Amino acid sequence: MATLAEVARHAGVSASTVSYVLSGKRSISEETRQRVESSIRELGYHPNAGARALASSRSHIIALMVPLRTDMYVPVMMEIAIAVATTARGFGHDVLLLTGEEGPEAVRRVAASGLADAMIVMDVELDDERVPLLRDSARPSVLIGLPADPAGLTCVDLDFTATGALCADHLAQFGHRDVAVVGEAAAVYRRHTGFAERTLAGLRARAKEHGMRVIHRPCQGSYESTAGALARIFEERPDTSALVVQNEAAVGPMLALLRQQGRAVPEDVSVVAICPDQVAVQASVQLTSVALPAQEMGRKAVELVMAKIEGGEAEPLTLLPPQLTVRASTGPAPAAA
Amino acid sequence: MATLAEVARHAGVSASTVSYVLSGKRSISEETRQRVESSIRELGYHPNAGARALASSRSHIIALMVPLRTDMYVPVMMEIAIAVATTARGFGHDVLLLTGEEGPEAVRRVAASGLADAMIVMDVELDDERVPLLRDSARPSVLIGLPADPAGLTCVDLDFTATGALCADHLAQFGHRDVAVVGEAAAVYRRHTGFAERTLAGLRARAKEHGMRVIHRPCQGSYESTAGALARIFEERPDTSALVVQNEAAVGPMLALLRQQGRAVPEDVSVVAICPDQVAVQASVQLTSVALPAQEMGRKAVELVMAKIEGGEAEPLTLLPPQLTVRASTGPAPAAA
DNA sequence: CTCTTTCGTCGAAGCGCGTCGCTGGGTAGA
DNA sequence: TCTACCCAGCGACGCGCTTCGACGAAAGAG
Repeated sequence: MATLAEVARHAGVSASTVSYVLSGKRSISEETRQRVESSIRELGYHPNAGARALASSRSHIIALMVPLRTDMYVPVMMEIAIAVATTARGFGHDVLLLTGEEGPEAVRRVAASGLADAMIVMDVELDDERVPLLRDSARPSVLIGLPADPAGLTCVDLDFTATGALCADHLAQFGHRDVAVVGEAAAVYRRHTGFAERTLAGLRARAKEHGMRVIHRPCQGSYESTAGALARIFEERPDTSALVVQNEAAVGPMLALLRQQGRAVPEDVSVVAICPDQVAVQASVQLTSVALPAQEMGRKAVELVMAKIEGGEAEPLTLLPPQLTVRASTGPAPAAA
Repeated sequence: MATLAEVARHAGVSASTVSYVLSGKRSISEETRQRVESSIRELGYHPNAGARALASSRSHIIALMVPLRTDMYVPVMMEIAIAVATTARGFGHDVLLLTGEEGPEAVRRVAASGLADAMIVMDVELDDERVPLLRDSARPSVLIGLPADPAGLTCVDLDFTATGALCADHLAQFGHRDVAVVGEAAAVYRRHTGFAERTLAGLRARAKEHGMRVIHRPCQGSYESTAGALARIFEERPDTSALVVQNEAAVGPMLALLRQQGRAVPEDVSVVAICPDQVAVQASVQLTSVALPAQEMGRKAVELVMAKIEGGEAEPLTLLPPQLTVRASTGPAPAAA
């Protein structure tokens, strides 16, 4: 492996000059810059990460903490993770993958060892153990998701309250009066993950304004549990004419069940999904949906964390506005029986 | 941040002694070890990652390269990635997340900068650009997947040939004569990703021995494309009594379509899936399936890579034996029409 | 009782890079 | 012509850790 010193010798300059060529922190004559750069290419030089980290106390690494559980929709996680990695590379940084398993200890370890310059934490719960640590840590961090008390933190999330409201608006427009929400697994609510509750709150508030009734049933996402949730919904509210699904795994089973029960979509029942576009368009009926802007969340999180690394202040709360795409699964409410 | 030197002063020993306590590379009296360890705890000392990497030329980081594309089943990737991260932590290592986007350049960069001690590469294609680089690199690497020429490499994969054969055996046992494979997206075959072709080959060879006929249709995984694949299958071979599905996304749509067409599973058509257990049990019919041992692959890859880091030699080719779990989707072939 | 080992510890020399302060030569202003 | 200044480049130091050789003390061998 070539070193800085070897490049310097090869180019006939001192080591510090090569360093300044690389960092651009002092002016260098065009001529020597050229010479140094061609030496770098010729020797295939790559700066040693450890040495650079030691000398500059910057590792150019961002830690990304993903949840270990898999009861949430994984592709969204993955999409965010990939967007984070890609964006970070654009800033000259790499991404360290931490699983939730280590929990708060990982936060301490990474912060204290200088392994990473900053952290991005996904799947934040309303009352998350890691939050106080992050708040007190000297290292910058960005949360994807919203804890109960976001004071002193930087958070990025989809505006789920607005998402709920948007669904309500769309359905009200079509004259629906009885709406049912097929939600995430009960465990998600029990953990008080913020997004599920906020969606529901936004939907309920706006539905009230529109004079719509709302009921809500959690759902594991399996065929069985989806069948159960649907059965209970139509039992309790036979006039239900619209479903809002916030559970990607339940989408397929639900459509299959409705078809089986002879309920046509959207003639008898309208369906709005909160899910990635890919799921919406691959379903048996093209679904009207509000997308989870996974890529944008990942990208935004990195931009914020980079701003904080550079010493700038970052907007404490970034709520991405939801966008509803109308497809084939929503239409006018059927005339009341 | 406390440093080694501060710990040493606090414990009344030299820095090197503290270092040896940490690494265990020289004998230390029980008494001083105690003293040093309590100083470490008291000061909340964590070794500086950069300094350690520089001095020892070992970063304690393993790079994991995941594919950028999302036309493969993502949860499996994620499960492997998480297994890798978890296992690596058990070895005192962290995981750096690289996306396929950078391609071969990432391999060079990581190897030359000493950012990582080793690499694990997922989603290897039969003729992969990264393979020659890895083969020539001084740093250890392990592939998950099997390239055309695995000479000089260390590879881990499910034994897909045996998987295909296992499916054939199972179906032959039930007297099926006409088998159809619903495969991955055509793009997967075009890229010559090894696993899809090997499954097919294993299935075909064993089917021949059993006197079964096999046809194969690729499938994007959407409802539409699944419908198309099924239609063509039953058009060409109306007597098809068994389906082998190697495409997780197609499982749901396929079962829905069969139901719609009045083909009962398993009375009219038997179905064997090659997919994670979770998908198999969450489907509307509990599927007989061969699981992708994602966790085991991730774990094994780390174990191999660690052995190579420690200087040992690693088994060049680890093929994990497939396991078929019989559930409710396979049964005797219907009497021929 | 001396000579060699072994054990536990120390000091110092780096690992490869970033950064500070300095210098020599050129330019501009007076 | 002299001072004032800026530009390019250099040398030295230090970041925090690992590791090697050395050394004193205790223990065993002759």
